[in-house]
Amino acid sequence: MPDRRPRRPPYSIDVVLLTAVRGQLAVLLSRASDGREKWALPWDVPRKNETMDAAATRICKSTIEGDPGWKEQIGAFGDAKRHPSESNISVGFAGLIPTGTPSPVGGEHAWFPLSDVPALSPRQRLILDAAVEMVRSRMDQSPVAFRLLPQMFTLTELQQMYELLLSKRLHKASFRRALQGAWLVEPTDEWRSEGRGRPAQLYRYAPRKRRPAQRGIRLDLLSS
Amino acid sequence: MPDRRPRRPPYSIDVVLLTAVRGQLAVLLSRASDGREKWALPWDVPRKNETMDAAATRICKSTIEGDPGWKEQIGAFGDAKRHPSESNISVGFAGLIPTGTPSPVGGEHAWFPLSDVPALSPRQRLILDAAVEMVRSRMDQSPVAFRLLPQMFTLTELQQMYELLLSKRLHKASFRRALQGAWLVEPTDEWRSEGRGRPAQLYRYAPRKRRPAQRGIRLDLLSS
DNA sequence: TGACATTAGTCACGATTGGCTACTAATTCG
DNA sequence: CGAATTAGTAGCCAATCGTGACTAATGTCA
Repeated sequence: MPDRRPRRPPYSIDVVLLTAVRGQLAVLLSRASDGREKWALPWDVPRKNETMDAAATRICKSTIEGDPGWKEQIGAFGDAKRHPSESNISVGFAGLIPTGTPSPVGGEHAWFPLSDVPALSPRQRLILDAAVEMVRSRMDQSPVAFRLLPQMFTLTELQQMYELLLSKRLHKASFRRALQGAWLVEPTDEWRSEGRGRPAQLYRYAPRKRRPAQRGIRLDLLSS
Repeated sequence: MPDRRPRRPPYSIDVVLLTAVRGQLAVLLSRASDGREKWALPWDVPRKNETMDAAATRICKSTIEGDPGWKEQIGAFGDAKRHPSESNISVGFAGLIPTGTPSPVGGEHAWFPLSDVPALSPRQRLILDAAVEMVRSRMDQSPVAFRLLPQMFTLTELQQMYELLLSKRLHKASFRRALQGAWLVEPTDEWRSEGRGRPAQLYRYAPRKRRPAQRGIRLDLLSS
């Protein structure tokens, strides 16, 4: 974790790493070395001449093996004052980690289901909420669900991921028909037998060119 | 415009105000007091204890009459180094100004159509592009089109605003049917006669409660 | 004053989409 | 072998959506 510099740093980079654990979204927290809170989002101050993206990547790497398959800036947060660093503002990043990625070793980092996150500093709490909100709302424009799955997955797993993100049950046949029409996945020649029942074919995310959807606008999903 | 402080400021707030002018999106630029570029996005350094939102609002007010009907943070930008301030990072905001709002007086501020924006500092150019991209991509989740129109508008004007944002022609009957189903507007008892042709009824944006769309997912608008 | 141009607004047909039930397929368990 | 279980598909029917053609109300101009 970062060394506390004598001068107040200009800003911090805070990273929200998300994955799916047992049918819930979970966030990676690091044990805080000091301060009232015992756990915190991984964060650091950018180094000299380091871009924000690079700093976010570095922070990811320090907590978990391998890069997140997807990473995006959430925004700058400065209105809730308290933060582990004493910086005025923090720039939040969200990253997605595929299920099945080896868990962080040692007790320094751990996954917490979103329903059971310990108290964070007010600003980090805002960042976490914004990250989850962003991931959920960007689902149909970014391949978010695919980035929460390993490279190969069954269609049932994919559907369950969508159901998790949407908090809504989907119908199997409809889901697969839509998937077919969208040319997003391609079958591999591998199958997985998961205990009882017929084995499932494994697919990989392989979006193909397609004519850019003719359909009109959906005016029905304006939130308020 | 901001006073140049002796110490390098921690960050700047840069505002992208957009409106529609003659069938094009246009951005408000301020004449730069110094530096190579002649025009720049309105920006300033936040004051002591001023939230980012408040600073953005203050900057808006300094350039144009009345608040933007909609304002949202775009993110933090720090990777393109050059910026009018010497700050490490800039936090971008996008705001929408209804058509028909009185133009800024004097030569200090002016609207530039997006197709004809003068050279900006690299970082401000990124902020502008991100703002436009954000407005265009958030259209179906935020009432963006309505915030670019005055409080009362005809359905043809609304459709043209959608066409402008989508860069795509829409069919009148389909558009109105979708609008009907979404319970987004309500008719007023005023009409407007625009030269020749039948007068059009004026509507106002008045979203109503509705059951949260049962439909499944659109897997067909993943961008790539 | 009446024909015409112009813009607003609606209707209804046909094609497509999407939800759903019911089916078949392939495996494990006993 | 048969029951249970999970994967995957077929096809019906209702809802949605693109579209062209229609009616309505105004201004223009001979």
